[in-house]
Amino acid sequence: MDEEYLEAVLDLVDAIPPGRAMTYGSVAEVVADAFEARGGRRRGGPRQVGQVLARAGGDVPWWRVVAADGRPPAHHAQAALARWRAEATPLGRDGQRIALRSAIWFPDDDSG
DNA sequence: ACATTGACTAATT
DNA sequence: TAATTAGCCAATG
Repeated sequence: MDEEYLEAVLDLVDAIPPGRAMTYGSVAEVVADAFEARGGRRRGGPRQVGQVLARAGGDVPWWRVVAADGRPPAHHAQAALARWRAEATPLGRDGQRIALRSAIWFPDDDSG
């Protein structure tokens, strides 16, 4: 993984507003799309996004990136829950996963 | 080149 | 909602 890719992912994750979230797949798609638009080949995928966040440590709001079903990474479920509660992120009925219907965010989404 | 693994996703049952 | 299956991209040995 090049630094270009790392930076692209981290920049995007950094741009997610508090109380909102993106899925791994969405992040991967936006980043890959950007690389393609720049004339390069599409790079990365959902798992690569996970790898990047894992390496990034606490330097990014990783709790705003969740799986497609709204669950946090299993290893940091408790920490993620705490963050969500602190940011008033809309949660599902069981309070264990994000309510993507209302919390999902995309670049240029100014609603919020 | 092949197999394994990983903070994944979509379709099927 | 949960379990299975197949697909995906990149790193590692």
